Amino acid sequence: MATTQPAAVDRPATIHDIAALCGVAASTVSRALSTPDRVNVRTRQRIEAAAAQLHYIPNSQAKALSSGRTGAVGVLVPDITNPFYFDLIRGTQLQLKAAGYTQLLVDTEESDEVEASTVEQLRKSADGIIVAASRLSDDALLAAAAKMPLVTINRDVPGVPAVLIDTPSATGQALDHLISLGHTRIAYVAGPLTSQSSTRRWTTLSGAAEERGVDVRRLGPFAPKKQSGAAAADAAVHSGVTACIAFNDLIAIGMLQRLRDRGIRVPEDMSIVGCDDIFGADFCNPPLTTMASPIEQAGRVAVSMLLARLNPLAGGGARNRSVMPTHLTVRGSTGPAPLA
Amino acid sequence: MATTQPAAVDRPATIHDIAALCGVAASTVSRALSTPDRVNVRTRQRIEAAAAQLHYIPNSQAKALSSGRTGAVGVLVPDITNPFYFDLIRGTQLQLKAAGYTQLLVDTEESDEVEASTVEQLRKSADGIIVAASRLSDDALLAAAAKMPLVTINRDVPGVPAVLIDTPSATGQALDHLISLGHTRIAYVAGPLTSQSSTRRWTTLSGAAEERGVDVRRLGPFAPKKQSGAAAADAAVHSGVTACIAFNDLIAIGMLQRLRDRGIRVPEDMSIVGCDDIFGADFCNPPLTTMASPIEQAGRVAVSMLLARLNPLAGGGARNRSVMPTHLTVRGSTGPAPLA
DNA sequence: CGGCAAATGACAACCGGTTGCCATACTTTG
DNA sequence: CAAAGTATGGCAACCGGTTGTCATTTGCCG
Repeated sequence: MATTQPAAVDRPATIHDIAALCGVAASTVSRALSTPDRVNVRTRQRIEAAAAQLHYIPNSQAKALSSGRTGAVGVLVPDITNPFYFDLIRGTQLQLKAAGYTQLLVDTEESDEVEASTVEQLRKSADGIIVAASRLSDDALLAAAAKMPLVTINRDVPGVPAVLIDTPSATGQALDHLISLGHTRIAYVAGPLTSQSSTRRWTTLSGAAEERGVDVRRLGPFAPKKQSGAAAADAAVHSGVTACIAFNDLIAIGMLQRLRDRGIRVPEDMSIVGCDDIFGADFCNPPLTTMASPIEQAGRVAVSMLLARLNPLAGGGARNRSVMPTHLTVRGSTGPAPLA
Repeated sequence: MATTQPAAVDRPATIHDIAALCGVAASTVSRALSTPDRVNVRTRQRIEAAAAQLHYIPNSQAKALSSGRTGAVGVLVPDITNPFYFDLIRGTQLQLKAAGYTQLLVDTEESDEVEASTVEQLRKSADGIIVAASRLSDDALLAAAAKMPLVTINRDVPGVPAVLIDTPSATGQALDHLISLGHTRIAYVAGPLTSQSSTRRWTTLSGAAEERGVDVRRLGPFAPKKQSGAAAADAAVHSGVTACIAFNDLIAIGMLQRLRDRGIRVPEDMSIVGCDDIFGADFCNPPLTTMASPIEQAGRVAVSMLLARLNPLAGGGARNRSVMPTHLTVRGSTGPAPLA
């Protein structure tokens, strides 16, 4: 067997192979490929030709090890199977790919511990992190942001760059919508206690309710999953309200199902407002009135902010806070309050 | 300024730091951590204590570079925003994490070129690849599988390990279901031409239709997206069939919406069967009759098959083909054929 | 107590690039 | 034409681990 065959094995080519082929040093190859100006045009062309001929693909591990930059960005979401994150993930993926970065997607399973250990892990294997709906404490997030570039989505901590989706203001729109339909007894179906979004929405809502003189009570907390909707629906019915504003569309859709099972008509007997306008909100039965926002774009903006931090080239005008607009999309799940 | 401060910087600890702290060589630290038997118990304990004290976290890049194993597995899906892949991704993610691997998720945008270049890219940065619904040619897949461990999902190429979802047999069940409801003019709403699943389903379906003496025609191809449903619905209505078996639930749901808009009742005027039982299939209007399968489990099985190949420890009983069962879930979108 | 094998740990090369520093060669200028 | 400056490419250290090789220590045996 030709054990000492000099070349031609199927092993991926390295810069050393190129260097040997061109009769130059490996460092020259490295420069030709990453700092073209640092090398004579003719030499560079020879090297580029050789690289193409050998199907050279740089080894990202080696690159990362020596340069310190990994070319990867971690994206942490609490629950991959929550449709809300689909569009977000797609937004980050598209924008990252466009910038030549790789996305490391991690499902933190709604757990602050998993999230914390993932952040620590990623410190070595990613250049930056995007954390959606973090379950970490403010302090932990601040500490993490001090160690490496980090952008949050839907989590406002002073000193940490963030993309915020302005659901509180949309919550106000939702309340006004319900009031204009004659509802006076309204419930807010809360999400996880550790969710800042949920807290902020409730604050806005209770304040606005007081101003407008309507009764808004809080139910929950409920896990942000469709199956939580059953308990939420029962609680809403029991509390005697005629309309609900749910933490998110998953819960809202779960409520629709439960209400239907119990023979309670939507919107005749009970109006439901969701949040996020996820996949499915437009074709459930009845279609869900919900607070919509450009989620994919939120992902893109988060990536832009992170990359601006990673490559602080031109003008230092890197924003560190971006608020995405939100609006109420009215569909069939809200209607006039029952006369009762 | 204490520029030459000997230690205590916030830089992550390396095995050299541990070695210095314990007064041993770096190689000993490496062995203590990865080959515990190779080192004296007492030495090992000292090293472990030091590692814990310094919060040592191994640098995965360096590890990958020197050992050749990256500890990562690439997962390629054609479209992240297709709910079908949510459960699949969750299955792979869970199983990979359990085995200590990292998941590199890539959206190949339904493009064979993106898919091919990603596979090439991943050759260096992942230990193996899982490709869902590949758009590559058989030859390309075979070549890729020869270069690195690879498992396909929903793509059957001889010589390439695969997890298959047995939708063809479910398609037969769907056909029988429709026949038993009195339908005799049925359409198959096809997916992309490059989708093997679609092709295989159509083959099964047309064969079964002939046996049973019913008329099944093929419509399409259609992109596997909800918005394709409109065109599909129009085509179905125009073709005069009374029932449709759609390539997937996205198209089916899109058809439901379009039919509703056009005032065509489901299932009174037209029955619709979907495929995959994705998120939303149970709460659309009407709820969709569809072919369901354990998708998350398919992801887990794919990971298991891949890992068995990566770590060929005990008995070489690594299967290279696994077929997931599928069954028809009947909901409200199918009903008796109209009398017409 | 000598001799031999097993256990242990140090040394150094290596994975595949990057980058600071230096020597050479070429160009420009006085 | 010499001095000075610039373009170019090589050398070697380094990133943080892994692993083969080998010297030394330890322990067991006769």
